[in-house]
Amino acid sequence: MEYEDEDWLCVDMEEFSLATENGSNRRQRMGRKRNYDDENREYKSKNLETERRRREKLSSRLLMLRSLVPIITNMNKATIIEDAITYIKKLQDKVQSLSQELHQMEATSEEIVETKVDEIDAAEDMKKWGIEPEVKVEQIDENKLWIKIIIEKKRGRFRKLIEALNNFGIEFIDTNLTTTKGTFLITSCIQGKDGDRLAVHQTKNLLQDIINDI
Amino acid sequence: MEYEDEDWLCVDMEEFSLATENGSNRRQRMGRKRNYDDENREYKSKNLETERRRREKLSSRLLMLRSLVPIITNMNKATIIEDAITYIKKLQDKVQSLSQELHQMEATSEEIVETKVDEIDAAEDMKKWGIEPEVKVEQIDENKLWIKIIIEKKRGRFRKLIEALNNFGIEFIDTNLTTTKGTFLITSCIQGKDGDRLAVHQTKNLLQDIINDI
DNA sequence: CCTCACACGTGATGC
DNA sequence: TGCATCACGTGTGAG
Repeated sequence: MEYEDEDWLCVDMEEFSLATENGSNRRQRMGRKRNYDDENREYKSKNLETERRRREKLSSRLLMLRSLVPIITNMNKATIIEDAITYIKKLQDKVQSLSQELHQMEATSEEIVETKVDEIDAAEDMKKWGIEPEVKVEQIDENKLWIKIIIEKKRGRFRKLIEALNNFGIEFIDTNLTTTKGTFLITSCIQGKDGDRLAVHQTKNLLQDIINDI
Repeated sequence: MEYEDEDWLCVDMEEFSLATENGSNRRQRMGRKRNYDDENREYKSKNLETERRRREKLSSRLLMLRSLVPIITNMNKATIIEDAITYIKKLQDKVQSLSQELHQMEATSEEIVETKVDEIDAAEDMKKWGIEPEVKVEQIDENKLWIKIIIEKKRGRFRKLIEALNNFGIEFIDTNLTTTKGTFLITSCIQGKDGDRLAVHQTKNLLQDIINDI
């Protein structure tokens, strides 16, 4: 493409020098050189319409482009593209920073419940300390249950537990989470979101199912 | 604008018929018609250079635009802009979905530490139960400190605390978080990420500064 | 009056 | 060969 341009420029220069040498009759020269017959007195130029469409198309694209770019410094064809360029750069930056922020957020979100403990060590730690997984559910009053969960520490496991119970319409109250020795120790009150009563053994089964899944 | 086009066409046709009448010397005619002096046999057109720059500028902008767009279907001027348009749309979509995802993430992330407690009640709860804010820091060994923090429960406050300390190169170990009676009770060990030693009173000041900010 | 930006028609060129 | 694209020079209107 570039060399094509170069060729173009060269051709042009050549033509230009020719023109300057030949003075005012260069056009005739060019015209006579080929293309249309000398005797034809009607108008010529075969690709007039085609070229017109091309220009029209290009202009419309340019307008579409302009309509997409929020900040516009000028109506110039060149500045339209320029603004588009800066806008694209801005968008790219934004995408990058956003995704970065999101990853960072994911990381910290998981750090909260894990505090950066290597999860490979977790199982070993549990063994070493002789800690067994445990799920306990007791009734507090007619609406609330008290639960105690000891599980192996895994990435995001606490968050997943909360989310899963949320999906079953159960919310946590006065939650206590301790992370130590490769485990999560969770104690909390829970209750149904809409005041639903929670059955003890059903809740326990639900908890165990969830824990097995996460 | 359109009528300008029309005018152009008219003028052009007029010129054209003239040209056809005069045959090969139409260009001279046009030249003579006005604009540049009749006797000047050198080339005319004052804004030739200017126009050339304009074109050059536009082309360069177009190339710059093209270099920014990753997917290119064609080298065409029109398709360059077209690709840029689709790319911009794609970027905009991506930004939107990303920010949306991020907000959603923030929401769930805050649910974790809050378990959906209304924060307006938090301050009242603290008062009612006579609980005072507290920050305590003690040395465990040469690398680790033990901290205890009691603060009013606020949306995302625990996450912000973790993040802030992370920024100061401090990480949490064996963290315990209890949410009850409108407060967060946080107890945890902390240590410097690179094995840096942490001074007790400096850490305490840092903690208090952070808590005041969040 | 002059500068700037534009649309136009046109020859040349690649496929 | 025709078809599509291009750069070019130019006239013209707006500021």
